Amino acid sequence: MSDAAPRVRFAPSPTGMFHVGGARSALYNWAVARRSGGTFVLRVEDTDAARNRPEWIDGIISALAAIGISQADPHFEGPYFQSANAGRHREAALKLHAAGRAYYCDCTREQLAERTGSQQLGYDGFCRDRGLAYEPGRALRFRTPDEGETVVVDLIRGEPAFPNSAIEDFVIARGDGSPVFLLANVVDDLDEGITEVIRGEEHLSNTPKQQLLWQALDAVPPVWAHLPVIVNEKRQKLSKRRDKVALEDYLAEGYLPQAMVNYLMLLGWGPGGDREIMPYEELEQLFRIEDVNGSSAFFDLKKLTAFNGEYIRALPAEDFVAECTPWLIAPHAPWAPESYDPEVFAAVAPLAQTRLAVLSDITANVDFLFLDAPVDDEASWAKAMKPGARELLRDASAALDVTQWEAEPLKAALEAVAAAHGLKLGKAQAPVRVAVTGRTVGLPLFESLVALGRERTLARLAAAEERLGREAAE
RNA sequence: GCCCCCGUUGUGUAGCGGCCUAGCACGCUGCCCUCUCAAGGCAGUAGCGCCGGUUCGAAUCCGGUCGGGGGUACCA
Repeated sequence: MSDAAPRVRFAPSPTGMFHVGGARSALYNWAVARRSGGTFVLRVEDTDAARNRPEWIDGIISALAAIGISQADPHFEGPYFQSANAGRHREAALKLHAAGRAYYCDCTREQLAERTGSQQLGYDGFCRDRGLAYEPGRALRFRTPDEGETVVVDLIRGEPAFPNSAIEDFVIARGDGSPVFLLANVVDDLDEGITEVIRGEEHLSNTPKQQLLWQALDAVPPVWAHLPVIVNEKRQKLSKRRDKVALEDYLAEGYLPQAMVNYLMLLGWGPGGDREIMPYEELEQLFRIEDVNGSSAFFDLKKLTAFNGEYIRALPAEDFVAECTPWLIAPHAPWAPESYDPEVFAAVAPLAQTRLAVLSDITANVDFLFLDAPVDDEASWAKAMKPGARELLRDASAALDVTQWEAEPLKAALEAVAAAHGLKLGKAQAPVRVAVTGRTVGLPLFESLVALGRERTLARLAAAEERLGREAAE
């Protein structure tokens, strides 16, 4: 198995978004392939032609590339398309029929329910020995053994044994002759020489059926590894409907791919050694599929975000600027394109770097520099503009106006004003901050003023003072 | 209903019969630093689901129990 170079595969079905669970699964497959000099094959299960769109394929490939799984890597093979292998699927179905391992069935759901008196029970084998020939509308069912059990070798779950009596004669080809997932998946794995199937736990109960198919097709089944499901706070499998699961959404919000990869690798597995933050290359070396946990893992956004903060802070200054740039220009930026000044941003970027959890937060930190007027946030205004603020602003304008326009002198000047008002700098800076930036929290104030410039600073101070005067008059 | 999987602090994990008075990380709380907020430093918080075995010794092995989850389609 894993001693000879393994061939693993990642087989998503195109849906228009890339599920984070799929991302983790791809990552684990990738790590197994690369660590042991094996091959990662990408197969797109595009059988459901009705709801397929070509651009979704590109979505899968670029999402994979984003998390470091690149087509250019020698360990990468594919993509293969399930739809292109339809002939082989059909061939396998016919072969199984010819060998007596499968039979046609014309039972309807209603007839079945009537016979078994239940909707719950599986197929009762009614058509097993009727020797029906194919006719449109007749499904092909696989004849499962009545006795014994099917044991599956699973790298992370041991050897679960499934009683054959509990495995119904399942459908392998529909009434129109088209093969069903269970069969197509097996035939593709077989044709692609897959030796290890690493996939989500939701497939565990399909496994005995698929293994039976491998054997019926005279092939030796792969080794399996069923990963724990990723769950939400209610401990249910992450679902597209309820939860935020699209990798693209996280990336678009400013989660760094490296942080995402690091976090995802840790969902169900730990490298030991009391460290968690480390580059993918190291994780890959430490990773062993056998060490993955069997229990479901909660997708903890807080921890992901903490990791992201770590990665942001670890960025070299110029990379940080580059990573932020998309949020500072159209279409994300809330200001006019001509208002943005990369040099001004570069000057304050280091101050912002320790303050971001996600890249998209950058806009709120620097918008005061590029907007014509500071954002108008009522809560901030109310909080900072307490009685006395107007006088303080007036004195601050005067004091600041005559000082040298650098952080230290500005600070000293405001400190003096604060003292005159019987306030500590911490209190006195609040109205100034809100007057100038619109917010109660933000980058260090005096460096912000320097970046904004004397003229605009004084104008905003005056504007705030005036507004206070107006409000007092009402 | 039936089949299968899982069970270490709130969360993710380390642990593979003694090194465990259970480690790390996130979270949370407090303190320090401090022009706000972060970052950083320090301290604290809380756990082996339960019951029985096996053993000189169990978080680690076995059985049971309870709890959680997944599957049970002519979907993938």
